[in-house]
Amino acid sequence: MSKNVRVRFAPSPTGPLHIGGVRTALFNYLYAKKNNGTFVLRIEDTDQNRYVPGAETYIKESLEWCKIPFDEGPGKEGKFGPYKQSERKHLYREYADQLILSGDAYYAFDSSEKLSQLRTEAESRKETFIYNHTTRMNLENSLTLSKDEVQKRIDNGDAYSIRYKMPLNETLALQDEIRGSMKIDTNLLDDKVLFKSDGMPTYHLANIVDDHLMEITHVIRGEEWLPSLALHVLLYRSLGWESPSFSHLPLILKPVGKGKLSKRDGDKLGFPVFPLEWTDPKSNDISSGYREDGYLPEAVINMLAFLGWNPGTDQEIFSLEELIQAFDLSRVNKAGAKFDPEKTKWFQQNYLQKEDTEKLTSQFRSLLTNKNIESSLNLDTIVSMIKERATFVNDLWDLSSFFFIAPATYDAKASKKAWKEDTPTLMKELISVIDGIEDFSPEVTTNTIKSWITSKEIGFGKIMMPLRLALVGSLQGPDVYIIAATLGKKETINRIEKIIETL
RNA sequence: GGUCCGUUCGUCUAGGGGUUAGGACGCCAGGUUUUCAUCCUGGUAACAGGGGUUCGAUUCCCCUACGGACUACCA
Repeated sequence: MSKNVRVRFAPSPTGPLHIGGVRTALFNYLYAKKNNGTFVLRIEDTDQNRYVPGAETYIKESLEWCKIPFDEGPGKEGKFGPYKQSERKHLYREYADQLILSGDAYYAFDSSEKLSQLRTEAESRKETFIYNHTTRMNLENSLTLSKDEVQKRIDNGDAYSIRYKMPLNETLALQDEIRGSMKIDTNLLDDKVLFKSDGMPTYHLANIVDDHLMEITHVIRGEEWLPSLALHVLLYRSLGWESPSFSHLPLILKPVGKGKLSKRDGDKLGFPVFPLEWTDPKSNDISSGYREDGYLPEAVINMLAFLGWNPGTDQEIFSLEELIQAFDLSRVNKAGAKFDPEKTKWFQQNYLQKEDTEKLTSQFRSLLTNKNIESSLNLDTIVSMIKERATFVNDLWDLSSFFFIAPATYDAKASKKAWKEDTPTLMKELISVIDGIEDFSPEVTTNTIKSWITSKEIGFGKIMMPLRLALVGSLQGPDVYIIAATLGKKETINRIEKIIETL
């Protein structure tokens, strides 16, 4: 019987979830949904020193905003809970003990100070200190100390950690769904700490124990974990458990320069690296987020999906449902991907264009309220007029502010181009033409002005450009007749009179 | 330094022993819009280098270079 697919996203609550983390969560989600599986969120908070208040809530809110909800996790308890490692603390010790009993692990009494001193010394000799078969017999641990001495120290309350005893002379053939197989020589690996002297397990132990207990079938995580794969596989073997399948996702790199995308890059280069805005509880520094910058979650998800994965077709715009259908681990790339803020905007623009005009209008309405703008103008008309020019909801204001606030100044370059010596005379004539229009609808207004210009036998530009300048303040924006009709006869005339006065 | 992973247009990528090496973003040009943006059409631009294997290599193998990750009682 084939097991149900169960995957997990296991972030550490040490700060805001970075966009690379969101992508890892997304790929886990897509894989789970594609295979009718379960997507688990597990909070890996075994390091009390690095715990940041608010980070866990941030993680959950981020997944929610992205519309990739977890099926089981903190607050959504299933039969494998609890889902926070700090609440599972009592579970880990017995497995560490089991490994000691089987000889796969040992007690180590060396202090952190002693070890860091050994490291510094080795470094000064241009060597690297490794706690493994080359050094362990010279250190203070249950391999070198007598049984009685070990027991005495433990009873005495001496601080100790538990280390994995890396086997000797083995070449491990490791399997990765994305990268294929690789060979690792165990002699080069170190005796990693499994259980810390503070009574908490390290990531390595807790991760393996929880993945096993939670019946995780597929581990999909970032490439930074690849070097730990050998240890993890060995741990499954030593504990007598079946190991899940592993997939290591390529890293997300900086858009310019070298290295992986970091928290700082966002502020430096002017784009968010976080899904939601984050205020650092200690420094109060604010990091921008995609949500607050006006991005739609669908756009962010679509963009993220294409960082390291592609469907093998020319289609680039994918709904979440389409992503689920198309997703396949075998089409995930091996090489790291540079993050491209421009392409992200392109996705955003695509998704904004798909939004209902109605929905945008209501968002636009609250945007106006925030700006204390009251208007009797038809907002539906305005939004449908400017929608196609917008990338963000906030653009709607920049694209339409002239409807609500008459231009106070006129763009210098545009004025030079549009405003000539005979323009004031023509504009005065235009006022009387406009004043004579009974039905100030877009159609009638357009036709009346057009035929007037034709009858005068002058270029359209001589009228249209100054008129646009009068109404908008620059040579931009939608159809000038429709702008005039939307503003109404009175306001249109007012604005023409004003520009004659000003220029 | 050591270990591991990687390398196709500027960027994301498709492809894969014989292709005019395809698409998208960006950029440039033209068209539409009597403005601007959108939109449409076109253009620019890539197999890191060197050795093999082969009739033939960008594709397979090796080396080099470059990039990255890891190298904590952090995850």
